[in-house]
Amino acid sequence: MIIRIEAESDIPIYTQLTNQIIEGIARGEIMPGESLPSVRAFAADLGVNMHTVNKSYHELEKKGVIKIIPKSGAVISPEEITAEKKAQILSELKPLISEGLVLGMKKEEIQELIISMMNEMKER
Amino acid sequence: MIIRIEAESDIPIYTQLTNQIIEGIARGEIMPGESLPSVRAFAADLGVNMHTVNKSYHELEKKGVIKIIPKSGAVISPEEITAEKKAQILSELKPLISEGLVLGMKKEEIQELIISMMNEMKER
DNA sequence: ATTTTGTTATATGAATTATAGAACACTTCT
DNA sequence: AGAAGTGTTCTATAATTCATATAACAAAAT
Repeated sequence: MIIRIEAESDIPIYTQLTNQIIEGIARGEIMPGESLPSVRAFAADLGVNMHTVNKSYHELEKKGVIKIIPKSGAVISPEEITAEKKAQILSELKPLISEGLVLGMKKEEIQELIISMMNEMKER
Repeated sequence: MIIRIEAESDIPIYTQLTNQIIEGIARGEIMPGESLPSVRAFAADLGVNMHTVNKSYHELEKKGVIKIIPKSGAVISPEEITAEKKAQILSELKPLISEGLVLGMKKEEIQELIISMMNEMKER
């Protein structure tokens, strides 16, 4: 899985990493049961600090995407989504969808963009 | 339009305000051509600082949702969306959609949630 | 004219982000 | 058993962001 970190971005590095790992899983590039690199190895690979990777891993665990086994490693193990998490995702989607609508995008256009986005992930 | 600011939230106040204004426009509670309250009046109303509201207004202008008329006011005036802004929104939607998929949500479920979200806005 | 408006400037404090180095205890590998 | 690798924890520092506060300014609105 190729990770691309942009230091100049206004998005924190640990968030960039979290997002790209999630997208890698969604794309099927990493499968449940597989392990992520150690925080040290990954940090060295990406050229960032160990703690930054560690923070990302804990964010992923909080999201229910990985399981951190103390002193051992981080394993991809998606939990079943809860109603609370579903509501959380929805609340974050809302302002983005609203923005599209306000700027004149049509419902159908938004739907199709999201559908094609999803198709590019799960397939292939 | 009712604005609800949560000081304890990890989302910055100016972002909460920006999002809720956009959602208010999407819901049709404020119409293009109408003005937003002055930064001072709104700040006093919300119990926050003037600069916080000002920051939100400039974010809204950058997004192309309102037009700030110097020394006068802020008018709702959505611009036609650009390809660049469309790509920006898509890039922000991506990690959220990915998270849903990874946690086991089905494509159809995500589609339907988004459709019903959009229907609750534009209608009514 | 007076008030109201957004703008600009300076300042402060708290929190966040990212880095760094070190030490610890447990796991894994040889 | 010993060595290496693991996440964890602690302390520290610097830069940036967020929110507030106060003040003054010039243009617009009343």
